[in-house]
Amino acid sequence: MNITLPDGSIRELAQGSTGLDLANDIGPGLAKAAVAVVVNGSQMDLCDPIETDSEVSIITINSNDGLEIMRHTLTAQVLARAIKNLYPTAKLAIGPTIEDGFYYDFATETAISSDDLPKIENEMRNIIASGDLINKSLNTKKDAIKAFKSKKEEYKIAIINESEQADDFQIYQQGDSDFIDLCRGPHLPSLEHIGAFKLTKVAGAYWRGKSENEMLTRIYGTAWNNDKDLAAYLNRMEEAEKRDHRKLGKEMDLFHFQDEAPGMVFWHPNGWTIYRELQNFVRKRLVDNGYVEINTPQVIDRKLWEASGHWDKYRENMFITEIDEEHANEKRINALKPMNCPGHVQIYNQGIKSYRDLPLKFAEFGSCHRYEPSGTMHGLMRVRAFTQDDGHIFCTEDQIESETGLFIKFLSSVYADLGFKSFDIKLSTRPQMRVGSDEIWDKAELALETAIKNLGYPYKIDEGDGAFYGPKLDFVLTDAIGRDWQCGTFQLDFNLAERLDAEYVGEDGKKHIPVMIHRAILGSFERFIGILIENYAGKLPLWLAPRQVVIASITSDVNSYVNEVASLLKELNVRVETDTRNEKISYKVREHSTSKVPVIMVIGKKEMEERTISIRRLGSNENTSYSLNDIVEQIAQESKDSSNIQEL
RNA sequence: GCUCAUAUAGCUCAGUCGGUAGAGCACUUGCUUGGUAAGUAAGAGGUCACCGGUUCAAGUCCGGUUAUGAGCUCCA
Repeated sequence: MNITLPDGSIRELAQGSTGLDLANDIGPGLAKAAVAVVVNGSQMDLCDPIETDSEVSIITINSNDGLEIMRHTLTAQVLARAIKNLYPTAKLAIGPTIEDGFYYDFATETAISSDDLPKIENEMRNIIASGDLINKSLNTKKDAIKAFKSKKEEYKIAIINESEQADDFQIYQQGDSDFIDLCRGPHLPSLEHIGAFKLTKVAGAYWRGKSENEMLTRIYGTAWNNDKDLAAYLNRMEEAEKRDHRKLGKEMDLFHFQDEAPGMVFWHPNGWTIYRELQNFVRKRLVDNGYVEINTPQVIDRKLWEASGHWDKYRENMFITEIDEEHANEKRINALKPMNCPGHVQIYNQGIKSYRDLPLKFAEFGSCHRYEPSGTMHGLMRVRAFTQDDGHIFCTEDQIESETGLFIKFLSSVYADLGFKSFDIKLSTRPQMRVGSDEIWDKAELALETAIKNLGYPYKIDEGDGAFYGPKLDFVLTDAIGRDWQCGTFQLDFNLAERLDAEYVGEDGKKHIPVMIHRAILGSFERFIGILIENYAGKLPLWLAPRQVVIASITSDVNSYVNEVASLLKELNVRVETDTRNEKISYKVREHSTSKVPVIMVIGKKEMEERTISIRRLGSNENTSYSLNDIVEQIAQESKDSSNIQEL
C-alpha cells in the first residue's frame, strides 16, 4: 500500500504496517520522537495497523499535538493509575486535556484535599520512572463492560453503555500493571515521553457536568515538555495573580465589599472617579452615535415583568420588594429591575411612533439587580448590583443590517480607545428555553447572520447560546495577557415589542411591530472596570487614573511653589494632589509609584528657582525637567485625552 | 445552588499540645529638611466573622450561620 507523507512523497509499506513501522522506515530519530500518527485526518496510536493507501503524518513529542497527547496520557494513564494505587476504591470518571493542562474526575470514599497533591505527584513520578510501555486492546462492548465490572468502575460502564459503538472499545494498560482505562486515545507509546508537570488544584465537579448529578473530585494539573516551559507557565500564572483586580482594588483604594451587601460594590473616591470618567466617555460616544439618554425606575410592579416574560423565566433571580400597607386590598409586589428593556418600551409607547421616527435609539446607564447564585460572585466581575451601558434600538426589519454595521463600528472605536485593539464576534442561536415561534426565530437568526455576512466580519457560531427572546452577536475582547472577555452584545428581539404592545405606523398607514435590538458595549461598568484594572495591571491611562498627578516636595522650603503648581493644574481640571509631608523624596516616590499614580512631579529648590518641574512617569525611572508654563498646559491636555492610549 | 477550603490589628500574615493574642507594613507623636522605590525612635491599635456546644478553661475542639476563595452549575 502507498503512504503519502505531508511533503507529498510516497512510501510503499506492507499492508497492516503501523505508524511506528512508517517512522522507522523514514529514520530512527523520527521513530524515537514519534508519539502518534494522523491517518487521513484522524489521530491514531503508533501501534494501530494501517490497512489501505492513506495520507499519514507523524506526530512527534515536540509538536503541539504531541504535547496534547502527552497531557492526555499523563492524566488518563498516570494520574488515574496513581489515584487507584493510593485510593484503591476510587472510581474513575473522565480525564480530558484542557488549555495548558488536564484534569481527572473521580469519586473517592475519603475526601482528597490540596494537601494530598504532593503525595499523588510522587506516586505519579514513581509510575513514570517505570518507563512502562503502553499497550492497547480492542474489545467488544460485552468484554469491555466485563473488564470494568470486575474493577467496579461504574462510570466507565455507564460511558460504554451509552456509547453508540458496537465494539472496538479501546482499553489501555501499562507494562504489567493491572491498571486499565477506557480511552479513545491516542496515547504515548510509553511513559518515557512524559515531560514536566505539576498538579495545581483540587475541586468539585458534577458528573457529566449536570448540577443534578453527584459531585466528583476533580484534580487539575499542568504539563509541559520540559522544566523551562513549566516554570514559564507557573510564572505567567503568578503574573496574572498580581493583576487580580480584587488585590489591586484594595491596594489602590478603589472599592470594597462587605457581608451586609454581598455582590454589591462600595465604591471609594478613587474607584468612583474611574467609574465617572468611563461613564462620561461612553455618554459622549452614545450622543455622537445618535442615541438619546433616558432613565427608568428601579422598582417596578410585577405586572410589567409578567408581561415581558421575565417573571416566568427569571423570578428566582429577581430581588422582590413587598410593601405592607395596612389598608391595601391586595399586597403589591414589585421587583428591582433586572433589566432595562421593559422600561424602555414604556417610554417608546408614549405617543404614536411613525416609521419616520425609526431607528429610535434609547440609551440608559441602567442600574440593575440580579440575585446571582452565591457561588458565582467574583469581585467586580460578577456582582448582584451593576450598571449597564444599556441601549435599545427600535427599528424596522429593513434597518437591521445597517444598524448592525453602525453598532460594530461604534463598538470597535470604543474598544480601541480603551486600549483593546481586536475582538472576536460570536453569533449565538436559539436556546432550549425560549419564547416566540420557530418562524420568528428563523427570521431573526437569518437577519442577523445575513447582516454580519454582508459586512464581511469573521464570526463563529455558538449553537443554542442565544437569549430567550432572540439570537445575538457577542463581542469578545482579548486583554494584555491574552485572556478573553465577553463584553459587547447585540441582541435581536422579535418578541418583547409585541408582548408589550410597541407599534409604529408604517408608510402604508398600518400598524407594525418594531424590531427591538438590545445592545451594550462595555456590558457592566463594574465588570469592565475590573477588566481595565487587570488589563493595565492597575496602571490606568492618564484620563482614567483617579489621581493623575502628585506633586512631591523635597524640602518644606518649596511648599509655596508646590501649591502654586497644584492650583494651576486644578484650574485646568487635572486631578492633582500635593505631598509636602516631612518625608524623604525616595519615600514619596515609592509610595506614589506603588499606588499607581501616573505622573509624579518632584519639586526642590532647583525647580523653584528655575520655575521648572521634574517629572517622573509611572513605569519609568527617568526624570525629565520641564518649564512650568509648557508642562502645565501639556499635562492638562493629556489628562483629558481618551483617544490614542499610549502604549504601555 | 453544589464540593472543598478559609475567616486573628487598616493591610499581609504568625499563633505549637486548649491555659486571656504577636510580627512586618500602615497609623499617631518626637527627632530628622532630604534630589527620585522604604531615615529613625517611641506610642496607639484586637468581643480572634457571628450564634451555640464541649471543657475548670476555647483564637485553638465540635455543630450551625454568614461571607470570601478555588472549581462545578448558572448568567435575561
